[in-house]
Amino acid sequence: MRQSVELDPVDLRILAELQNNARIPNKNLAAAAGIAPSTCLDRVNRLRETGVILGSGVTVDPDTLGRPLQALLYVRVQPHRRPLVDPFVDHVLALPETRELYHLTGPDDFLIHVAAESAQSLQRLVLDELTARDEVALVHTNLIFQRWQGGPLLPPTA
Amino acid sequence: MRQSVELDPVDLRILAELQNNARIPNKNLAAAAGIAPSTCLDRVNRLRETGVILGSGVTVDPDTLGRPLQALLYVRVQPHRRPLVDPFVDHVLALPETRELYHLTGPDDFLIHVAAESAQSLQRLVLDELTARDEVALVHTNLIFQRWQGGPLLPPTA
DNA sequence: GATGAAACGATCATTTA
DNA sequence: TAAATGATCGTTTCATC
Repeated sequence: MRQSVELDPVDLRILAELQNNARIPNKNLAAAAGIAPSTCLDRVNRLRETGVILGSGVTVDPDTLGRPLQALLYVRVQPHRRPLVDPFVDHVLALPETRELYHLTGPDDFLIHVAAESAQSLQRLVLDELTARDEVALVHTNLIFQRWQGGPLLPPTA
Repeated sequence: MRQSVELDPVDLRILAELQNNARIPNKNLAAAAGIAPSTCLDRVNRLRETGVILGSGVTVDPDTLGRPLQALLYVRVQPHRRPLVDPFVDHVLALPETRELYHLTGPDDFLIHVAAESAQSLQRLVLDELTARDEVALVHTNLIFQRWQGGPLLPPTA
């Protein structure tokens, strides 16, 4: 894992802003951070190069895309060994419904956040893509009423 | 909930691209989608106005920000009534560690994805911010080994 | 939906603190 | 070493077809 990087208050303002709006013009971002545009550009490039900023993307609404049913699938993989785990991860990530995948502590636990078209397509996903696999010992399904995103991620105030 | 929106293959290519890279120049996006830049700009604006695109943001690395310990907290809130649930949600979303919050089916379940500085700060979070509250009946903690993001979200192929 | 021109922002060499 | 300036270059954007 990477070392912590030294970030001053200007970097933090840039990060806080960009986490909420990746498409803000550099000029406006500079104004928000209180520095000149050229300096701001340097800062953002440096944050990318040092790995603080991993990437960017837009968020799409699963409902408007015809995937109104979101769920968390709690999966037990057995035996919990790399030759079985790695292909399982690849398989899950290749599913179009998959939003996020977590590998958790505990002897054998994965959590999958999925966005499905309907209860029927969720059932198909569980039966045909998960429990049909030999290494999948158990799938527990929780539907999602609502999901919220946290605010911008900032370093702990030391 | 919002109706499904009609999206043609050009829209889908735009969405697939933007989900991986919100900062792509409109000119390049247009080339990737096979349309003129002005048309592409119209499309993207329409996707925003119709609510298909909810927002944008950069992803930051929790490790480099000094938050190397991620966990999922499974929380039972009792009694599970709005006068207690709404302030609980507000409280969780105001925590700097919170990345995501899910309200799930089941009588009383929330799941919180957090990024903490250390085991000690995670302990403090659980004890002081969660179990210290009257409505929090139970907190179960799972550490996260690894987390993956799914690919671009696209409509089910009808 | 494309074209082409005007306006604006991004970018970089240079200068300054 | 880090930031600002200012000119150039590119993209965005809009009227028009």
